[in-house]
Amino acid sequence: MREAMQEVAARPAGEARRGGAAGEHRRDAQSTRRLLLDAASELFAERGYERATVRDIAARAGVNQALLFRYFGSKKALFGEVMARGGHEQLRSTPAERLFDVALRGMLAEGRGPGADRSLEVCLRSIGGSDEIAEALRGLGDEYAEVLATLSRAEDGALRGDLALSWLLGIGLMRVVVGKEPLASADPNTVSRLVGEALGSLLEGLPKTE
Amino acid sequence: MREAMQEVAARPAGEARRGGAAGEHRRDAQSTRRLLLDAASELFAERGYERATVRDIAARAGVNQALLFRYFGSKKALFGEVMARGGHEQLRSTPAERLFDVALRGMLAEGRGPGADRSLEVCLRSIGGSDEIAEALRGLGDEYAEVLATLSRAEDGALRGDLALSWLLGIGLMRVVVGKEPLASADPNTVSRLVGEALGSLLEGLPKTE
DNA sequence: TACCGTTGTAAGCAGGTGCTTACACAAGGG
DNA sequence: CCCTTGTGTAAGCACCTGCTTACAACGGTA
Repeated sequence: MREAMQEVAARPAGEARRGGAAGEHRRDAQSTRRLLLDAASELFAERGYERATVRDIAARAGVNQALLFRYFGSKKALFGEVMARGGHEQLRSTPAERLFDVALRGMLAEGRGPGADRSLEVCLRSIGGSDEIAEALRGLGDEYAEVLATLSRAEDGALRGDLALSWLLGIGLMRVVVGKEPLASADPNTVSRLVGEALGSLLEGLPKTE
Repeated sequence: MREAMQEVAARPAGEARRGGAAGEHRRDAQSTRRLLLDAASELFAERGYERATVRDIAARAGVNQALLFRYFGSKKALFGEVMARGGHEQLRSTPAERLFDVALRGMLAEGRGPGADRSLEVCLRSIGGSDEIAEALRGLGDEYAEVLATLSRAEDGALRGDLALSWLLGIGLMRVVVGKEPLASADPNTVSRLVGEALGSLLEGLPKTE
């Protein structure tokens, strides 16, 4: 009763794995590793950690699921690599005072390219999972909050950073995961403006009018 | 490898189900129903919908798990009854302009009695679950957001209400579920004050200094 | 006492999960 | 050629899940 169970099952030999354009290799560990990593990244973002099964990940990669365990050892380790891979570029390449708006708009945009950073989305959809997952997610949260904390000169800057991050994730939660209207269909510019104005009193380091 | 698997298994006959003080009944459908409802309420709040198994719920109630299905039909129906039971009193008994602060403090308080309203916590921990669950949770969210929307006279009041609710849930997410520091240990009064000040520009109907 | 509906129990079913194992190819070197 | 090594595959294992079923024990009634 799942949406796409096994449609890749009966295939003669590795002839067309995914897209089929540039790849077309037949026995290449590096490439299959990346295929698995990409598929896992997508599925974790779409369904969260628990609901993305290793069978689905392997099927989307067009690869036997046993290879997933050969190359990554366990589902948790694969999750770790996914989170470590694309997670932190946005964090490093964005100046602190723009981070909130960039992250917010990243979550508000729907049609995103295959390389987009969906780490926050993965976090939101995986919250209910095991405690180890929650711990892994706390790591990413710490990095974001640390940067946001620098935007306040108050002595409780860290707490203010946490609160800003909480809002960011809460908005993503309601919009992307829950699909609450009218937030889910709201214009990103409007949301960004409303939130930015309200956050002004919390983080005085934010730009005035975004 | 779970925390408490079966410790109630080998018991002669229903002699001491839970607490043992007032109950002490032996064959009472109404009472076992409530035992199951209470246990489910606790476990859903602690672990979310998916991770709270019917076996664990029945074990905590000190009841055979088959009775769960006799009295409720399915796990989802039990979840529905739990959400419907204690969910909306807070919503109805609290004036709109105080709702945000009351709900926020309810989530910030840790030592809460057995009758406390943990509906929002249940929501947060169950987000990753099936789509039906997400839909059920959207219902509760709608009710909260609807009330919060009345606090703004702007034409996009509904969106502002959604944003306020998003912050509320985001804070609960980071504090209760993720355990992000320093937010997790922060003084509720401090949190309430910071958030209240920032929200002033979003919902002008909020009390000035809380 | 004999009966019978209600309540409680143990065992099991079908299906899904992460993960493992035994084996079929391909390619390269001796 | 055979043998080894790396890659891909199918089948299965052990366990957990929600849920069902066949049966035992209780308690009131006739």
